[in-house]
Amino acid sequence: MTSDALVDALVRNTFQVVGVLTRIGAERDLSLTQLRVLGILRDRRPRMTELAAFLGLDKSTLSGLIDRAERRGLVARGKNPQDRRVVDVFLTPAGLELAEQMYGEVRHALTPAINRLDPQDRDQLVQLLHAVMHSPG
Amino acid sequence: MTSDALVDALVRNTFQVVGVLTRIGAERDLSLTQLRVLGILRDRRPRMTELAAFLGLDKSTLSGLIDRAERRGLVARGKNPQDRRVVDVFLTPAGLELAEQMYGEVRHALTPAINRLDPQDRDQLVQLLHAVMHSPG
DNA sequence: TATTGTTATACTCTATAACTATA
DNA sequence: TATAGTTATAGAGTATAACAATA
Repeated sequence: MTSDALVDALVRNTFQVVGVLTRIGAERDLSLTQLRVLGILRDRRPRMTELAAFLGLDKSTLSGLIDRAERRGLVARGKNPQDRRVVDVFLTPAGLELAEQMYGEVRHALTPAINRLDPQDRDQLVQLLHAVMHSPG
Repeated sequence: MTSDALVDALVRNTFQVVGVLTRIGAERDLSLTQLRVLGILRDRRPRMTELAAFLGLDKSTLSGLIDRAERRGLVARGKNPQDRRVVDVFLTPAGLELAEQMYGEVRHALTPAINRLDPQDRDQLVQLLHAVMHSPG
């Protein structure tokens, strides 16, 4: 069945990219989760609960993650003036710089793979991934 | 640039599929790594070092992973007659059944996404993923 | 009362270093 | 000596339950 081959390809592709992301994170002592946190915060300033939900993690897990990232000066906690229970999270300048740098390395690491496709195929792949990945299971 | 859009799509796709795999594993108290171990052992009987290298993990990490999976009756260690230092790893019948079951759930979970593509596009996507993912950075 | 976030606890995942057994 | 694997240790990631502060 074609759909089985596609599932296999998606899963294999996933572990391949996870490998690249993990390696690039590890070079800076960052886990895949921390790498993802930095990536998300590049253009957002969510509250703790929002970020936990987005990552699919418990809020207590996020407290620990943000504690450690804050201790390293990569993120900061801010008060929310509308609701004093809420804690907003955002990148420090150092965190933003690190995030941009690492995502540059991700692009660099994936470039050889991407260059195996001609421009038409790249566009096609982007379109197909968008089609497949919008609101999945 | 097109390649940036493709990198973004690949990374987003990766976290999406990781989310599906993590959820399906968690329903059986299996981490993403354990899920992957079971997936790999479906059709292989590697030695500890080979499996560690394939996963990109230290051999000591693998000892712990296999300890816990063995304690749950999912995998077993076997002696290697050629070299008595070597430990081979393989699935138990229970482990094989669980692995097949979970990978069935993965296919099921990804089916709605896949069904958003017509058969031609599915084939196309499989081909493009294969082209991109062979021996990446 | 309900929600937001933290803390305490326990377990898994992970790497490094030191070790045992075999080659 | 070198290689295969385990163990000891330490730290990060994770969820559950109990908690404090605010709504």
